Amino acid sequence: MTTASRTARERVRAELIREITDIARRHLSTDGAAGLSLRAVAREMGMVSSAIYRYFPTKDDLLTALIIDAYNAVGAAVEQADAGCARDDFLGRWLAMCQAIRAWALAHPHEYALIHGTPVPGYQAPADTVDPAARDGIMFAKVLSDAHAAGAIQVPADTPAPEEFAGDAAALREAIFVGLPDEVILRGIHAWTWVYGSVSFELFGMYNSVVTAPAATFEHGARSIAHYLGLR
Amino acid sequence: MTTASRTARERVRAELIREITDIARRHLSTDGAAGLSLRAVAREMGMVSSAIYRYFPTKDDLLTALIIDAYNAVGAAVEQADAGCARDDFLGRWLAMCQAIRAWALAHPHEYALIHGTPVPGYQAPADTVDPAARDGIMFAKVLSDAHAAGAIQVPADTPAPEEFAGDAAALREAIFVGLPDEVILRGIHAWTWVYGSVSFELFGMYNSVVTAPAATFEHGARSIAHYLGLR
DNA sequence: TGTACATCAGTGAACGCGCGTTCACTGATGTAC
DNA sequence: TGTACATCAGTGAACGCGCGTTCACTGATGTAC
Repeated sequence: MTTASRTARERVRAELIREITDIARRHLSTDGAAGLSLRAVAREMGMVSSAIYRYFPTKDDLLTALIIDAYNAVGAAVEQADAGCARDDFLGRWLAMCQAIRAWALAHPHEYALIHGTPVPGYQAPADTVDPAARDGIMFAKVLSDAHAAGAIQVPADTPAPEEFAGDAAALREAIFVGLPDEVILRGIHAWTWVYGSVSFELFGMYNSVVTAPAATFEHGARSIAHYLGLR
Repeated sequence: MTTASRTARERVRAELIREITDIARRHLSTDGAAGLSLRAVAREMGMVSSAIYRYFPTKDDLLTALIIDAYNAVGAAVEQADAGCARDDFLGRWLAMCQAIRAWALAHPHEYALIHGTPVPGYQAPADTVDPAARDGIMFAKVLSDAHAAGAIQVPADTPAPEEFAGDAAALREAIFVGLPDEVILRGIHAWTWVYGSVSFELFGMYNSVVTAPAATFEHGARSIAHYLGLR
């Protein structure tokens, strides 16, 4: 009984938290992160503004919740895309991940902006955003590691990795880019950078009156960058 | 006399406009674009808030002025970097342009965010931002065109350009990517995307606790991407 | 060179708005014996 | 099973703040004859 009733209350509470973040997410899309307002969210909840403070002690905490959700959503999308491919189809896994990121971003442009756009001035991301933020990258590194272990990466030799990168490379090899040579780790970072750069260009309007076929352009990029990575 | 006195007044006016935009630019760096406030600028000018309206009829007009200035600053930096290289050193010109963009962005992070970060919600860029926004890209396309004309580009054949891109390619070839095959134009766009993606990653904190040697990483990227472009 | 007039820059008060956050409070819901 | 108490959710008023923009105005600066 004790446990049951406590969970009853907590269930309502969790439901309300979900409702608040959902509304906040919607507001994000019309007013951007800087225009997110606790009062506006409360109004839409049919609550008085001070009631929100039962659930989020401060505006930044609500923002943090949205950020974590967004990171987890991309992370989950990437993991799911990867899981849908044959384990030894490394190119396929890479392409699927790229498409998943772009698709998620197009479907949730303002959440995407929240995590890949201009940082909100004055906002300091707390420690619990770190793990969710790393999910997609970890998955990507795994594909490269798997491919290399299977001998499916032909390490490019045209541009040697600089010495200054050796420390970062060692740390990354320890953590996620298991067994990969510096040169591939570096290219992995550049490839990763390209993916998000490309999605940001498309979403933030840099393609306007330049690229009218963004899907085909993106896919060509993902394929040619796979080649750049040495993925065969 | 008529002309002289008119220019005297206009000179003061131009000076004040410059002062206002300078202050606004500084405020940008502490509060971001969304936090830019006409009243705060006026306060720092030692003016009453309504006086600003003599110079900028609306807040968005001030924002537009800042955006145009920022585009022109990157454009000028890129042009200057290019001009400092031997005409037939195509790789050198490409690298110099990349470095110029990164250097400018690091020196002016908030102006960079203004033109390459999340679009300000509700702000519609007017027509006179278009030309300044294109300056850097035009210069980049020129390097590729020059290189191709000189036979210094070995067109990569591993990833054929998709049919859907043919229209965009034709328009771009007409305008700025003179004489280049579809495949090189596409790669040009991807390379360009990588440059800004990389700078944004570094500036917006994506490299935190991943890359500690951003300069070397960036240069390696620029070099290896030049190879990806077929630039020799 | 001097005077009448027009233009422009800047003032000060006001309108109407929304914001984050605090605080003392009322009821309802759960807990312990 | 019933009662006294503690916890929690939500209220309503308030504090103190800043914002963009308008408007009637005062002086100063330029213009035309």
